[in-house]
Amino acid sequence: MKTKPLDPMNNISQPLSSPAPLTKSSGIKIHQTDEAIGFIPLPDNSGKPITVIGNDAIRNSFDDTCLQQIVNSRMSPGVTEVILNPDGHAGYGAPIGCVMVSPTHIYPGPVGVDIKCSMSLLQTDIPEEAVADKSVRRALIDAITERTPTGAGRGTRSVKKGRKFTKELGIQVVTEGASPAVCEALGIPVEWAERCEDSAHLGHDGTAESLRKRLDFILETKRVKNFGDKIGQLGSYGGGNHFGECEITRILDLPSAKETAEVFGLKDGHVSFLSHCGSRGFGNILACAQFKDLETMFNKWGIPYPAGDKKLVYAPLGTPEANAYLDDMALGANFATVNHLLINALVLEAFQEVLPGTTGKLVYFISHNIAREEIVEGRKAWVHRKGATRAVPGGHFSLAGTPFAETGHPILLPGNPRDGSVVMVAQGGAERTAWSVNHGAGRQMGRKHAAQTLDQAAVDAEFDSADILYNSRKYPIDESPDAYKNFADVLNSVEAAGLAKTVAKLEARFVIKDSAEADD
DNA sequence: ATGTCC
Repeated sequence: MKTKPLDPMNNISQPLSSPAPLTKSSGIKIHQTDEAIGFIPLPDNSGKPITVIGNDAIRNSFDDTCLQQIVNSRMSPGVTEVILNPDGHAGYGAPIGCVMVSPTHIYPGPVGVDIKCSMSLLQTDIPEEAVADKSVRRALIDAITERTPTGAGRGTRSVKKGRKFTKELGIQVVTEGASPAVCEALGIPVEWAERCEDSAHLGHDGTAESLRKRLDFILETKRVKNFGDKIGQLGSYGGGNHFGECEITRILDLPSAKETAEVFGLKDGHVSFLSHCGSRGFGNILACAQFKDLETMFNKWGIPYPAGDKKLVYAPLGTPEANAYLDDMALGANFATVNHLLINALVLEAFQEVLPGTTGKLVYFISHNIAREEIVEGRKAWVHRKGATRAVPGGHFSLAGTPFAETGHPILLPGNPRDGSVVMVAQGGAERTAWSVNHGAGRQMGRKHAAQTLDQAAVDAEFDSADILYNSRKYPIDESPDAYKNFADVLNSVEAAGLAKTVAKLEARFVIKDSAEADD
């Protein structure tokens, strides 16, 4: 296996920054070129510098591990471009909050272990007054958690309204994604499929047949044990930072925002519901097995890991290993897609139980942990977004034929319940970031550190005074707003860099999130 | 993130 040298033609000239570059203790320097755009030159100046999005506060938020990881990612074989987003922080091999572009190689690490972890937004026709009462919101929390549970290992509970999670349906789900047949079987409105960044993923050769063959292998070799149990997790959130959140949509009072919001299907002053989750146990098993497979191959072939880090294993495109990874990623991605759409269908049912007559439409479903084949600077390449969101503006050829051809697609960015979340739309400046933005606020504290330093009573009191309810007895302390970066700094960076602009703000009214403490 | 493990 040959590795491709870094392409010197990608060495675009960057203006030298006038202020002294920010130098971290690792010796990695971030040169500032604009208010919110900077770059890290390669150690040997042999290729396109790393693009860093962030204002002063954000640039200071990147820890040394994160910066070393972005340099390692950039220097890895076949990589032509990487971007560090303002929500970037240390992850598994590559930072969470980065984009990695390669025309020749596929990397499992810069996709992540939660294949196609994504955001989705459901817009209802319920006016905000209807959920002003705490008891209504409590009833909604109960109705939703009854249908879409949280927690590791948890699957969809009792209320399935005639849905049958058979093995045959499971096979269809992971090989077809949100096909009309799958939507029909699971009670998902078929028209929601066109509100997906990708409603279905095909195999490495562009067919569903290769996925069926790969799935046969996966089931026969028991790579995924208890497939039925995994399929039973469809329609569930899982744990960690995954959540469901009831919001009030606030469209910005600007003519352009209002026009875009209309196309997106947002309703000002009405209840919406934001969800964050991925491919659950199914995707996790496939992703983890890929790391093992590739590690074995690297050892067998005697190839060094990029930067000595086995979490940066890769496969050159066209090899059986790359094909296997692409197929596994597609299978996991199809699971995540149907999982999100089913969650939205179940959430809508829950609303209809508590507030009869409620209608709701999917605004969008978009991933932040996936590799997609796109055109970057005129060249076909795999764009790995790890904790990063595609950001394509109106008029771009890739949106032709979608409802968002003229406006650009919705970008769903979770901030935190206290400071809100946003719906954005891409701007032309996103061409500088391989059509990408961040995926949220980004952690600034590790979970342990957050648990040790943050005050549980203060966190709960803050939610109480803001009248934001949650499903558990205590808000998970390691998920509290202060465990994350300042969302205003993150958004200011995105807007100042010209990547995207805000269309609407989402104000949290209640949160559904796994809590080991208060799980029932 | 996770058929969850510090």
